[in-house]
Amino acid sequence: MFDKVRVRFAPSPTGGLHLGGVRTVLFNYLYARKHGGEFIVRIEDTDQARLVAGAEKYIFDCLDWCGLVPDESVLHGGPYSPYRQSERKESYRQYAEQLVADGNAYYAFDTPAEIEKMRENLKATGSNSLQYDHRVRMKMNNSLSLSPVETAALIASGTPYVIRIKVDEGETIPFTDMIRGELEFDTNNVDDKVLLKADGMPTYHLAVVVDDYLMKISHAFRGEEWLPSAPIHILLWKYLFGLDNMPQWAHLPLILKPDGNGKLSKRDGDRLGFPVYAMDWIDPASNEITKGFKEIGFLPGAFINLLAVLGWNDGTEQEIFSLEQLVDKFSIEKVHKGGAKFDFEKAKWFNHEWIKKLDVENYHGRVKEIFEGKGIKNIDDDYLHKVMNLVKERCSLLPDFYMQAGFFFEAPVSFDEVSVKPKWDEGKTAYFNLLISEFNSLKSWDAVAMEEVFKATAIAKNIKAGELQMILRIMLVGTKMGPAVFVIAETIGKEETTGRILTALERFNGLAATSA
RNA sequence: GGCGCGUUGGUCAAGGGGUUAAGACGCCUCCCUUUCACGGAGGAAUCACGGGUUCGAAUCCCGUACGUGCUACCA
Repeated sequence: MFDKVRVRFAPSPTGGLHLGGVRTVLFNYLYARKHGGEFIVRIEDTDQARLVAGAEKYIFDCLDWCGLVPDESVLHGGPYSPYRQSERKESYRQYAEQLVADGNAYYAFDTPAEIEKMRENLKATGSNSLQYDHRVRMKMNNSLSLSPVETAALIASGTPYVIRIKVDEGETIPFTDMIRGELEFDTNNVDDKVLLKADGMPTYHLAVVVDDYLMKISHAFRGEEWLPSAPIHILLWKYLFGLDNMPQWAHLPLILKPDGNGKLSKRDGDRLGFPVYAMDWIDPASNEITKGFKEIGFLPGAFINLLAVLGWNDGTEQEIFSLEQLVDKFSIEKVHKGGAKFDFEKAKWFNHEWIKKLDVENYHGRVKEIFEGKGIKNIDDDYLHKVMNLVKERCSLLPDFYMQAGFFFEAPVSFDEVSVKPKWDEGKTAYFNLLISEFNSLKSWDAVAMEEVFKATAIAKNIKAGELQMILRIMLVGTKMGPAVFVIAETIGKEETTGRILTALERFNGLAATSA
């Protein structure tokens, strides 16, 4: 009944795009690509009160960064425009009215206060259900309890009303979820949800069904939090367009807080010290920044990768997947049913693997920006490139490059004197002075030649080479870290090397005096 | 409270009647390196509980517990 696979992601631009959201897009995208179908992004902006300026653009920026480019959207165009629900407002009313005409929905005039009162009454009777449903609807103010004349008069007088779906009692609604299998719901527990709000906007329930139908969506993937309202959607499909035209459903598991207690939320990021949004989100009202994976130093491939395997795996031991591989291997049936706690340590491991795996060319620019941000100017691209290759295997996050390679650009300002002190004496001073002159007379400035001279000089002075190597490292780097010492020396050059040794020598000579 | 969904090491997970119950992250030990990392070799740690069904249950069934979601004119 569907000529092709068409899936949609339908974000609400209320600010930020969290991990769960990105994973939903990802799975939508993967399914579409895998089956040669289309990926549509439609904006759900029917809740005017919660819309935030800039949030829509932000969502597309995130998708762009992740490489999940839609085939159709507000930005990319397409045959089913508009892709913004607020701009489709009028078409929803027509379907709502049709539902009323067919006896599957009704006008309801109850004020919020009246509904509140109904709930109070229900509570007083000890009822388990506080819902507006078949149990109470005949006692309320609606076109079912009122006569047609009264109803018409109310509408004519401009009384605000909503349209509610009429859910019959005692029915069982079965449906198949691609992840969970056969499910059924009892309509006795389903309430008469509002379909069209008093302001004429549809609620999500009406809007998804209508839009999915109009946009010929074949597969609908969304978070598990929507499972309880699935019966409403199925009823709507049955009443409006026929179950044969209904897309196949898949309800994705939730991403949970690492320490238990619920869905991962925006606030958990600050609390636990890691981002929960794809990219930095700046609230336009408060200017408050919520950190993003991009800005904290993640590579998009790693970000997508870690999200994909949170709740899904292909049954093999493979953990590192490129987007292309994911498209190839993804299968919705292998998605887990249970929610997964997010583990930031593992997330960093993925990024680490991606940094190692990718050629530095892929993130050279971002690292350069980080160095510039630290005040290092006039960076030579080839030099940075070389240095990045030297240290990439020890970086998990992009800013780690500064910590791991800053000394290639700036001489150390402090030295690990605690490590040097026990080893320091007059003999060392003599050795390093000799070493400088040996280095100066070196014909070729390369690591191998340097190491030879270094060792020969050590033998000449009768000092253990290993001990000296550690000291030389601290002289050049400041601490006990980094790649092979002679490679560092070769990279920073002869002038810089001898200069740093000289500087350190002055410092360490004082060390010997105080220790004596 | 009602209803839904779920539950394999601390975390992500494979496994769907017979397995020594994979693998990864993290943690620990050792090797490599007189640095940090990478890499390599090991280690500790798991089928929520109780009943069934069965020769045999992590796997199937029931119950309980726990977790989680929904219960708005929010999505």
